[in-house]
Amino acid sequence: MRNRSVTYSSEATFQALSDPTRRAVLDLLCRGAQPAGKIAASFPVSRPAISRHLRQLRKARLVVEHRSGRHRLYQLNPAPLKAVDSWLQHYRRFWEINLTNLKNFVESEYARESDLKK
Amino acid sequence: MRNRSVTYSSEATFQALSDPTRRAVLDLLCRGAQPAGKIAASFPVSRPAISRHLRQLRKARLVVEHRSGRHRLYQLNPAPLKAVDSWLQHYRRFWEINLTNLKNFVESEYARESDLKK
DNA sequence: AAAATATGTAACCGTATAGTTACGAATAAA
DNA sequence: TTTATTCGTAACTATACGGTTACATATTTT
Repeated sequence: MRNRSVTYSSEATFQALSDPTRRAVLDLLCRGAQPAGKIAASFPVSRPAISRHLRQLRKARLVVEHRSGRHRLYQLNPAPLKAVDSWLQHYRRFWEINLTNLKNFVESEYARESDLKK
Repeated sequence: MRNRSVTYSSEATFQALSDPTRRAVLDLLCRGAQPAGKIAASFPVSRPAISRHLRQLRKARLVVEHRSGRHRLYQLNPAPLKAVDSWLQHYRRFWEINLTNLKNFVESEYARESDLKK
């Protein structure tokens, strides 16, 4: 078998993750592969809506589809999340050092909700 | 000074991160705080467009604004990224184990570009 | 006080997105 | 071979989003 290497666009990944329903689908698939209908039944939106979310997750390769008869099992593919992880890696060094510096500011009166809503 | 604890909505964070320009702004601010105008000058879009991106980043608390005269310095606040990190943490255990399982499938003929574009 | 500078906001436009209902295609069951 | 079942797609609607230009506001400089 060809061992083709696959690259994942973090652009597509971030875009797919921007929707809370899609993130919830991924969270659900952590517990194991599920057919499309069962996934849809877990959410308050219609089945076609979930079907389209699954299509976007497929495009981002965050899930893979296994067809079996009239069922289509969706399985989590965590690989593209590595792109997000490596983007995040860039920021980890700031967490501890900047948290100390910004702690006073961010938690101060200057960071009130009222200032952020505008 | 009051030591108020601040919680970050991963919803707002993911939403803010969904745009490539906003992610690029954060990347830029890794090199240090910058005034709005200088940030805008780094991008091919108009200054008002960047101004609105900055507003969204402010809402998500991914940046903090320090006013100084007629300048407004924007500084990275990496704290909300911890919410993304902890969401990601949930998936890290799947990386190694599932990569082995899915490697053959994802890299096989079944994962052609043509199947994903539809 | 007037002019220049730095920046946010308003109004508008085009496109993307998420949702719905109706329908079509494929497979399994009767 | 009908009939169910499972699932995706088409068409449509409403809203969100990113971009632009024009304008308002605040502060510094002259």
